Amino acid sequence: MPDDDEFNLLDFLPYLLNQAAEESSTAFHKVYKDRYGMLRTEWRVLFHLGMYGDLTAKEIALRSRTHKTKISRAVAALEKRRFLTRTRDTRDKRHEILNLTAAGQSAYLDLRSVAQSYHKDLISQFSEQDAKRLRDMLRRLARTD
Amino acid sequence: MPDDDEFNLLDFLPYLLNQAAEESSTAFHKVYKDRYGMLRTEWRVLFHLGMYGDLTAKEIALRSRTHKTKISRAVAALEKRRFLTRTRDTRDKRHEILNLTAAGQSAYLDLRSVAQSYHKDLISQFSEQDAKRLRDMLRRLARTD
DNA sequence: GGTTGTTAGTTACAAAATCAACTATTACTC
DNA sequence: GAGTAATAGTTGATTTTGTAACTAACAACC
Repeated sequence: MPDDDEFNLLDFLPYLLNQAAEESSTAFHKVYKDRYGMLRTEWRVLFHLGMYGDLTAKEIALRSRTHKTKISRAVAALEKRRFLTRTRDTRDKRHEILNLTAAGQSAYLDLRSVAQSYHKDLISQFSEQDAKRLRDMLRRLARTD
Repeated sequence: MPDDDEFNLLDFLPYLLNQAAEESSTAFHKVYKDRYGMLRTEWRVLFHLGMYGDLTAKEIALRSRTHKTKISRAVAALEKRRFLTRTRDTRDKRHEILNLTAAGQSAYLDLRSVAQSYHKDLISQFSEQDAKRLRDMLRRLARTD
């Protein structure tokens, strides 16, 4: 937005980010929905467990900046599909440690490779340097550093 | 994602974009919700009308890449709050031309200035050149060129 | 050791988004 | 000009999300 008076919606960063996010997510969304009947929070939980190993719901909520009720429902759905199991922590019975089952692990690996190929497709339109710049700027905006 | 085997969720572009979008939208969301009781699609409709003048619902749906039912409900809500009026096109009675009322115009101007200031805050953490690069890359990803 | 506070997670109810079917109007085609 | 297709927009049923209140377990304090 170079000029004060000339506001352009298409330059407004939150709008632009939302449009880009939506556009870039659609294709992947279709895959995990069609292939595994998953919702957005469900694949996120799956990926967090697949990437970082066994975690509690709380830890996933923190890492993904997602509200605990969303996580709670996603965990219930994944459990129902036998993609994960819960184990109560004997030391502190409030905590449930979540583990991917073999089926969950295999869904994760499958979707991870899909994600990787979508990512490559998206990023290939930029130079390596620009891709790095983009990633760094988005991380700052997402405050996930 | 430099290495094939080392997938990192925090580098996955659609995820990163979603996180950045959510993070950067929260504060503005609160403003239009608290001040005018608007939803996301409602401010988008308001902004499209404010920026581009009188449009039909269809045109807004196209420009904002939003489903027509969402637009339909947003228009109904804005009409109820007397932020816009509809005029049936006499040439083609299927079209309704939407116009902001004075109240709608004033809400638009108010929110626009809020948006501008949020935008400036967000963008100020980057150099002018990086900001331009970011905008251009996001536009390409959003395919809004 | 009982009261108070905090934390992990769930549930219930209301609000919102999605999807498909619908009406009304115009365009196309024979 | 009758029949079919296409377009603008709405509505209703279902799913998903958001908000707040809830249970259960633990911690801290006196």
